[in-house]
Amino acid sequence: MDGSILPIARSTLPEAAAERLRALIIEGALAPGAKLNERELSDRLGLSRTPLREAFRVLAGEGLLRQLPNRGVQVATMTAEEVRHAFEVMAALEGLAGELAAERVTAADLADLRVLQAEMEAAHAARDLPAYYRVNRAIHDRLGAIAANPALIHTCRTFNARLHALRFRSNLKREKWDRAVAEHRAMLVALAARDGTALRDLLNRHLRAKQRAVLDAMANEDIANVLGGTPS
Amino acid sequence: MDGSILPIARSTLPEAAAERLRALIIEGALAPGAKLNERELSDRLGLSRTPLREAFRVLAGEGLLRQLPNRGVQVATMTAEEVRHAFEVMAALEGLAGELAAERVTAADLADLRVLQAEMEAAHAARDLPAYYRVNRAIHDRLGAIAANPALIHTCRTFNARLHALRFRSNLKREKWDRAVAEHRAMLVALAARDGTALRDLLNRHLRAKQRAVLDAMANEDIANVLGGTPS
DNA sequence: CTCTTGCCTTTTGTATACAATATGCCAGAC
DNA sequence: GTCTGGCATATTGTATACAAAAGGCAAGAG
Repeated sequence: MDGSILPIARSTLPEAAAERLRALIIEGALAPGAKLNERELSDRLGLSRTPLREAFRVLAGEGLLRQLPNRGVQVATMTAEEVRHAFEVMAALEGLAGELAAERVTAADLADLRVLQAEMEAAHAARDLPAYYRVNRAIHDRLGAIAANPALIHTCRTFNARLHALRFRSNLKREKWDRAVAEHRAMLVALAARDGTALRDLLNRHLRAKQRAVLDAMANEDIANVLGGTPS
Repeated sequence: MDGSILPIARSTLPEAAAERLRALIIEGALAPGAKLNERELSDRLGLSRTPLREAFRVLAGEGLLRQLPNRGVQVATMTAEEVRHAFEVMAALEGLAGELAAERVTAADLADLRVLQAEMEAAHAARDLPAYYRVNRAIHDRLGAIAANPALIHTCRTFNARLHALRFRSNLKREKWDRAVAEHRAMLVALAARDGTALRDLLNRHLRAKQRAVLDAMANEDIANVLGGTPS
């Protein structure tokens, strides 16, 4: 038998629909607060309402949609309070990821992370924000992979999706950006030293800083439009 | 207007079915690994397959069911590894709960917790394990309530449900029980002192101890039957 | 006797039809 | 002019019907 033979990826319509809608929500094509019409959406996706409704349940479970009985579903909105709460949890989870990663990290992992760190510094120097966010995400993903805890990774991913759906990444103050890059540098040092506690604390503070940045942005109404704020 | 007027709880069949099945799984009436027949279950629950399938999606999202394309759903099983991972996350989350609770705890909260602690000591002294677990859960729930972070509470609850579905609570070694009660006592002291860091560390260690107890029980095959182990 | 292969049954996946609820509009009363 | 009530429409909730896939069994080949 050939070991390379693995089960072909069979996907059902609800899964495919959920994946598609998830992407649309995260990238902002479906804005927070938007109401989704079952019939219209099922027509556009080329499936019937039944599998679409199952996809709705999946995404509601992930916090990306909100289902109102007899009144349909809408893309979830988050208040500043909810964002604060989500970041508190994310900080604890990423802290745990750092702790676990410090126990398991290999020389190869460190080498890879140093490459990513260099890319981050380059993106920072070039003031290339999209590249920075891409590398930043790659680094955090890699840390999760090193931590090797699927439950942790899944939970992190879910919270991240909800936050990314807010699209708050539009702007980043120079000073905060500098600090974030410096924090990443310190994290790499702690990881190389296998100092789990230090890494956890660094990640905690790193996420709390991101939390403050996002909340400030929200307070400045840079993204007030996505908060589902219905002016009274 | 009367401030006490709040929207009446209207529940749809998928929600009701999910709630019912969740309870059945957690209390063990539906054993891990059990295959659920849609037609039979929908008949027994008195609804059609459509809302039942939506309930399945909800519970699969919570990790209580596993859906196999074209092969139906089964009550989720957890390997020892998965249990270990779940407890690692729970430890971080409960640690966060402690940290947040220390910032917000009031004198009234402390008084209530001291009552619960006394009940716990009584259950411990009487060797009343069910009562102990009940009070233990009440204390942790109360801590979550004080922490006042719905996202945290929800995530904790979901992980707890998955773990409780394993029904590993059957036995508890005397020594570990004694230690757990002592840990709770220490936690109350840290909380009264508003020492968030100490409380976080205590909860972390408390959960890690529970993790070891459960993993030991699993290794001793006390609950091997629920692990979905199909003897080869 | 064992393994394969094809058919039949069962079960799941999807679409559609029907029921119930909500939404919007218009007429009428005050 | 504003508010209320009721009807028409649109949309969601549920059940059922149909399609497709999986599982089991028996017949036949080796």
